[in-house]
Amino acid sequence: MEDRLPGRPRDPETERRILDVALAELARDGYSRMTLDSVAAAAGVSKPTIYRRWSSKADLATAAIETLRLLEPKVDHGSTVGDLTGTVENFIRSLMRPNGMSLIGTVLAEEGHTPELLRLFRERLVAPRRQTLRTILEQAKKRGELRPDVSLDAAVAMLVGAVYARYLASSNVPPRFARDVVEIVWAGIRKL
Amino acid sequence: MEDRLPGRPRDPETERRILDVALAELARDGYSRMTLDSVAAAAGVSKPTIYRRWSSKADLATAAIETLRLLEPKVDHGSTVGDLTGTVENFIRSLMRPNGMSLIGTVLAEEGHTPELLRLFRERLVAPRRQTLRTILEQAKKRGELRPDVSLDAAVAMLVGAVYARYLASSNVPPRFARDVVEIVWAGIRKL
DNA sequence: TCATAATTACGATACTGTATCGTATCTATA
DNA sequence: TATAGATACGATACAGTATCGTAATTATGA
Repeated sequence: MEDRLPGRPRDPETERRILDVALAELARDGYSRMTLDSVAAAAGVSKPTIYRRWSSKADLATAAIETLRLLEPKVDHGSTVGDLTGTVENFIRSLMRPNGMSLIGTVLAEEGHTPELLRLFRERLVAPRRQTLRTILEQAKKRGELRPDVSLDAAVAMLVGAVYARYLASSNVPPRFARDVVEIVWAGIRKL
Repeated sequence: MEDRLPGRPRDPETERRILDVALAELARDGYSRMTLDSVAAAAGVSKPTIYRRWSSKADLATAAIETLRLLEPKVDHGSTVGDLTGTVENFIRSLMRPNGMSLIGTVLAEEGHTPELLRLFRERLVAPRRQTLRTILEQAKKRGELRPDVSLDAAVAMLVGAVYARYLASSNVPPRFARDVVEIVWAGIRKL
């Protein structure tokens, strides 16, 4: 039952390599500086090899973003504060990886020209991270640890956003930052 | 005491127009998509007129960012919570202006190639806004309204950053968002 | 006083060199 | 023998410069 198509088959490794390189260059240089010549060279293929798989530069870039998954160690410290702190610390680590913030910058900058990038970035990275935090908070709420009227949406945005804002202020987020943030949020939402 | 140089003087309007157009295109298209041909056309000048004033595209872009000043209505509601809420609401309004977030994106995306953009952006926009919030909090602290051990740095980052994070999640920040955020922060930092 | 020279800004245009997207054409391989 | 892949190419866009004629202003000399 070999339903093998005629002709030379594609190397399945090639696709992965191209996508990996494309994502790295997208993060390092931004969308418009990323060139297909450079992606091809770094992946060890030629441009037509890329174009046979993706129809355009934008198509390749979105495919590269699509490969992103939030893949972080599961956090479970047994306490709400511990889980929140661990999650924010994971987040800080991922942002501090080389060009972690530049990738966010480029999808934001391209919102007007290639909105698909931002859409996929939200779907693959932003939403899962928010969900992680939200789940922690919802379970705490179920256990009656929280004031019933607080906005979990705002709390999640604060936990994540504080890191963005801190980076935008100086690119160097101090080690105790996660704890400081969670300390304030927790004091702000917990039942007295 | 006219130390006017001989020759035709530069039209002071021209410089303004070029910078205004450059800033708009920078926000709309990002740094690498912004072209001097297009800036020249939109400003009604020729390219040499631009190059007579700035030595390069990067020079023009940084000059355009340099013109940015945080120029927001002075907030004074007579209460710490009111002042914080008003400041965050101002911030939301300025981010929601067309391409407000794209400009942030482009300076972040260009950090690796044109770091001057991010440096100036921090100096002219980020730092003043943080200072506004910090001053509000420091005065509250002086009046004994705050717990003495809270990190004002974290509190400021949360107030500003929540808006970034919320935008990154959906581009639509709900109207009551500022109040929700301030409510949690305030409950988290105030003296009980 | 006033015509004119000197000087600088400016618009228009063309040009150079380079970068880059996407493709046409050829070769290698299953 | 159909398809993968590589080389080379066309087309285009853009940064930055050079040139030419003109406008605006100051300096100068009769």
